[in-house]
Amino acid sequence: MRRDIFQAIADPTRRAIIALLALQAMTPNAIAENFHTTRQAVSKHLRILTECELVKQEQQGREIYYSLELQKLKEVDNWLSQYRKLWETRFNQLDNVLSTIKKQKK
Amino acid sequence: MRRDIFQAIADPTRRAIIALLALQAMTPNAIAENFHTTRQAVSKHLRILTECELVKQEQQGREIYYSLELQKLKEVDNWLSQYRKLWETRFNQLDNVLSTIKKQKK
DNA sequence: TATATTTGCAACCAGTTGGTTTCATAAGCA
DNA sequence: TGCTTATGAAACCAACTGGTTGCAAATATA
Repeated sequence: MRRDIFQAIADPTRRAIIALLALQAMTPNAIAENFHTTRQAVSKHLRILTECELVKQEQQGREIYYSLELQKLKEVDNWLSQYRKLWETRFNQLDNVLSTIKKQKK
Repeated sequence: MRRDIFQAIADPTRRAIIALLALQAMTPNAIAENFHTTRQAVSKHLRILTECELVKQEQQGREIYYSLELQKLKEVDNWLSQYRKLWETRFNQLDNVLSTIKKQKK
């Protein structure tokens, strides 16, 4: 099963869960109260987030507190960083690249 | 049809296409040569990338050059930035948050 | 003009996704 | 010891995804 962080953050509900957990650790029930879906659906999202290690569990009696593994988000940041350099320097130079190709063809 | 940038970058093939286009503008045929899929499959990916404005087309005769809209990647960067602050400062303080909750329950 | 090339689009298909309902398990509580 | 609560897992389902093949349109080339 393909389970990487990019797929995990692709879903808007999961991004919302991430936003909630960034504030504080929460139980599945507490999280579900913030959405218009069933608790079970949230549970499935939490499973996906856990599988790619974006979230970790901490059992406490019969409750399970989920918290965000912020470090994991760095993976996205690392991927982005290769392009960040480009958009900081190149910005509108892509048109130049295209022009160059056009000239080469002539 | 849901078509946002997070969904666009979720697919590994599309991320690879993005990486290629970051180097230079390319035609669908040229892009497809780098993958083990048909040109049509690449064409569908390009359609998705175009729809969420991560990529732009430039017709040139019967060829179409696709190039990367780097600025669009900033949207991911913006989303990340709210968490970047946290992982820079909080790092391992999530355990503290959890401890606090535990104490409150007692 | 006839032919080849480049491309997008439609139709189809198997696998995945996100949701639901139902159920089992384990922990707290009367 | 029952009853309630919190949770995960399984079965099912409609919609979406990523892939394919086949085709039509437009441009280049002989």
